Amino acid sequence: MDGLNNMQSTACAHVDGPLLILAGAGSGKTRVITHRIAYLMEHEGINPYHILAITFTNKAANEMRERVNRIVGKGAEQVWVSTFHSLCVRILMRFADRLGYGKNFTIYDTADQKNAIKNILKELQIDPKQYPEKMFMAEISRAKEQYLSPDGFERRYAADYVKMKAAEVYRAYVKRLKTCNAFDFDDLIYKTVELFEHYPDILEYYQDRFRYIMVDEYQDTNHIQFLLVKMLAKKYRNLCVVGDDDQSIYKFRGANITNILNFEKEYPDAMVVKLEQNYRSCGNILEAANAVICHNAGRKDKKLWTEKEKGEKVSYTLSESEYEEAEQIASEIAKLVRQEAEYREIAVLYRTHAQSRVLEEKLVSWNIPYKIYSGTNFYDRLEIKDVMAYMKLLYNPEDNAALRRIINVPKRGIGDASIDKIAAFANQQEISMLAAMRRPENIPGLGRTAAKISDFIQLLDSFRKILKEGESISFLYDRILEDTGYEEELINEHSDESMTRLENLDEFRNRIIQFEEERENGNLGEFLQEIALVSEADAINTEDGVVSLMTLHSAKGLEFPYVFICGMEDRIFPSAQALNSEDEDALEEERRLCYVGITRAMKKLYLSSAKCRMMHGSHNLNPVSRFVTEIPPMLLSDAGELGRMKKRQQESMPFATSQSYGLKGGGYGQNNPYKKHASYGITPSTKPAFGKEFVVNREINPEYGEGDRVRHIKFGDGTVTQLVQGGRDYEVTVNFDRCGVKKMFASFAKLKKI
DNA sequence: AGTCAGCGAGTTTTT
DNA sequence: CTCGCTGACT
Repeated sequence: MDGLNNMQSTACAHVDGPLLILAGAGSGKTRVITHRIAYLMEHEGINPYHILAITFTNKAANEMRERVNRIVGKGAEQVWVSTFHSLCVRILMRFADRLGYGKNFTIYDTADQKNAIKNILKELQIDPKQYPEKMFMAEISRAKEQYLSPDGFERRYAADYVKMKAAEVYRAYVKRLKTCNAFDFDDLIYKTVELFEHYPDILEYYQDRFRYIMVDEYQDTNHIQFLLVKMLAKKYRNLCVVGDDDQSIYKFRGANITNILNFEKEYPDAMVVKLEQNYRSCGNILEAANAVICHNAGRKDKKLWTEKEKGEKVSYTLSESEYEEAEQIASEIAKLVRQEAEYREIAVLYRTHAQSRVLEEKLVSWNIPYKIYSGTNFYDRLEIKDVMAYMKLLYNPEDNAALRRIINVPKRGIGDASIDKIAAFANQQEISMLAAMRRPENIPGLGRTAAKISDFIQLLDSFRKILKEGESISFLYDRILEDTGYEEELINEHSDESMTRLENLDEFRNRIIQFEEERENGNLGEFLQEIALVSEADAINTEDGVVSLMTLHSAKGLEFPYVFICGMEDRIFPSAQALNSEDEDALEEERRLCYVGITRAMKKLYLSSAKCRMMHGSHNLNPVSRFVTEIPPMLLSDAGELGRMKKRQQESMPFATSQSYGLKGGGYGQNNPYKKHASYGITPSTKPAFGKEFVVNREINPEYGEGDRVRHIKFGDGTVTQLVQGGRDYEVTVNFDRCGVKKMFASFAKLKKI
């Protein structure tokens, strides 16, 4: 097969029976899947109609779709490429009635879920202080992931008081969603499995349809997804799963790594193909990745290799603070762009979003264009959700969450008290709130609000009329913005915030129009369902000519020539909770995350730590990440730094201390007041008085000047040719006897006058 | 209804 | 520190 290596071809050519492809990072996984689809069609004459490829994210699905289209040619559009959730939505849109739901169901996002739970807690008189909503949300989600109904849940945890409370809430929650004709994200899969279980004919229909099934990122599947796949594949057993146990980083949201580890137990006749040749990273980067990941126990045995050259060593930098770290990263980026790179080839990765702030600050001051991929979605914005709620309510009048959201937005004098009355009445009559509001005179105690409710109903009916007349979604959207007074309210506000909101609404309008253009006969339902299932992460693109900033998690599946991973400190990465956790695997999951991060880099990898970092308002001294020390020193570019680090690690103490901090080049670690709590779990919360010293230290001029002879730990001796004050630091240019001219920052270069 | 002080909490995230 | 939520007050 052209352009594929041996293992890749083997995987593609396996047609019948279960197949497990263990695809290491950068081993051409998507390539194999798409080529296999082509092979099935072209060599085996399999009807593309019978092929299903499942991914996790829309981004992955779109990418695969595109590549299938490109490689396969004729019939490609018939291959079903989809995420788990959109596959289930499509099935449910067809058969939801069998489960007693309307086909015009709504999809509840996490915020809707939370509100539903909140209301339930109120009704069941459960104190959210004692039992927070979050806890119930997690329990319910976990139950659904395990395919446990409220009954099943109750049976399993009968002895546990808190779980029984959860069961009670779970039961009420399920009932509530049903009356709202809504599915939450977990339901989409849960209910599909339920549908298949209760209606073998429907299952068989889909089994016959999907005779060849491929699942990408199989290590991220949870139990119910496993069940779904198992059911679908049961008849023909042509199941091909692709994944990498080393890249399983979503345990915290239910991913079950044993799905992939035990695939061969589930399917004893499975063929296993390992893809170990990496086409992405240079040798040194790959070796660093291997060195880190091999500290994990219980992995599938494999080791990535490459034919690429070793490339540069992995750069490691230890800074005094997160500011200095960010400064150093910014200056390095500036240097890279000056020399060889484009902004879009560069990514800065971190463990938590909170770390992005300082980076942002420094990038701004260096005038470096960047984009932060924050976790918040475009469609999560208040104003978007408001308008969407109108649309959702029109589509599904039983959607009480949508109704509650907009019943008084903009203000129309229907307050919380009235809403509670409506809800109580609707509950009691077992009708939707909207239905109850059609006869407000029947609802006790409403008084003058009844008239306002009627006005509101009239407004909604005018929208319904628009919809009935077959007007476009964008037309409806405009009417909603105008007739409700929503837009006017924002315009009159004249604040920065309201301007941003208006801009967002405009952007939303663009997206509606885009949908209309792409899907000529797309209706409101399809639009809403599509919106419910997309996220901003799908929009990560490296075309924009800017540096990308994102968490290590969001970087999965991406690659960049230049990758910076910052905050390489114990208690940051690996996170404090992973270090404290009883669960051994918590640390291993962090290590997998590190592996994912490292393997994003193609040409050059930069790791950095800060000795001291502000966390939750206090200074924290954290040891250098164990992951850094797991990388053999010979792969790292700053051997001197590493030597000191290793030594300190052996002494098992954090790096800097308040007293010795930076006063002289190498004197960290003496008189360490934290020595006695060097073990985990104790974070020094009393801050050492070192903010000042930091500033003082940074203002001290270098001991050398232009023309002086200096010695560098790695480059040897040289002559200072230039010394320029730049911002907080000096940029020093040295002509080294052995390796020529280097430009560096005085505080990092650690030059000694000789 | 709207604002503001005071309190508490504070990974990772898709769908 | 900083955000978000609650609750009290206007």
